[in-house]
Amino acid sequence: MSDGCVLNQLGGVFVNGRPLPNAIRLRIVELAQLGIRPCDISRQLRVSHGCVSKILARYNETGSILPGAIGGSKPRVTTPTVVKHIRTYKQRDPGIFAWEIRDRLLADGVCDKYNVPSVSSISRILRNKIGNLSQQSHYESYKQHQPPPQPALPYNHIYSYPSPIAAAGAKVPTPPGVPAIPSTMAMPRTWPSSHSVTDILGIRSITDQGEEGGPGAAAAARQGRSKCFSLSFQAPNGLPAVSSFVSAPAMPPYATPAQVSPYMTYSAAPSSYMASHGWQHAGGTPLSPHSCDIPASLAFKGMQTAREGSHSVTASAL
DNA sequence: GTCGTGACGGTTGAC
DNA sequence: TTGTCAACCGTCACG
Repeated sequence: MSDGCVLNQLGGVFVNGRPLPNAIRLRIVELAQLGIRPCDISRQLRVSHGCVSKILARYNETGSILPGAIGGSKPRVTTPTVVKHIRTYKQRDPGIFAWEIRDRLLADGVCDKYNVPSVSSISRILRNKIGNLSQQSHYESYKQHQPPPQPALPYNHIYSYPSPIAAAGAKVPTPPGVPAIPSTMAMPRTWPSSHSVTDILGIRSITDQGEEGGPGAAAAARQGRSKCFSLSFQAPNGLPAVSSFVSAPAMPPYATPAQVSPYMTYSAAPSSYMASHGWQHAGGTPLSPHSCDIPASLAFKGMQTAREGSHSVTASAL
């Protein structure tokens, strides 16, 4: 298939390198919650058991059915603020070692353990940017013509996992009876995902524009990605019934012909969940692919899983 | 038969 | 504008 669609051994259609549609991911979790074994889910949805395993494991671990952020780069840890602090330390104590600077950056709260520059990075900064302290006056002069420096926020403040939930949690009004979701608890990732901006913008667009959809929604749809599923909330008492859905009708995840994504081809998948007239819920409730219905409990179950977003989590993020 | 896991080839997006 | 890099993806095969 020229669009990257491939058949797996079970006859299911997938797009290599791209996440399964959220509808399938959701279905996997739903079936699992109904007590269906992963191997049966795998066969039923024609998704590899490895994938089912991954999605369920991720759901159990993070409470989210959403795929991780694809692409992008690690954030630079040597922000101007960090460099400024390093410079300060070096000026105060020219004999200071890089590892001492590193410790001080941590101690002073300039960085945290996740974004503190490596000793070699600090050495490089010292060598390349601060090595010639005679340039200091020039630097200061230069700075005076620059916009005010960014506040010395911990990097995680900026780059805490930019989950749609996080963005939405801060933006979306909390439904009655549903506790607000602290954005810092949204996802186990300290990382700036490549989605960070688009996620947030997409969500803002969605939420700002109510149920009318909009550029953000369309953009998300064009990207064929899962940002539209950010409109989810944790129920007060753990997992609500599977059938409780939060509808985000503004999102046309596989929508307009002009925005056909490879996932459109999933309509041909044996599960037929994306059949043109909607995905038939196991209980007979049609889940329109155009409505992006998603159980609140499944879109994001366990805020209790908030954790120090370590890289190991990301690495195991399945 | 079931499940967890690593390798693999692919896509994506920041730099 | 293009290339690189490092994330992520799902599948497959193995134990």
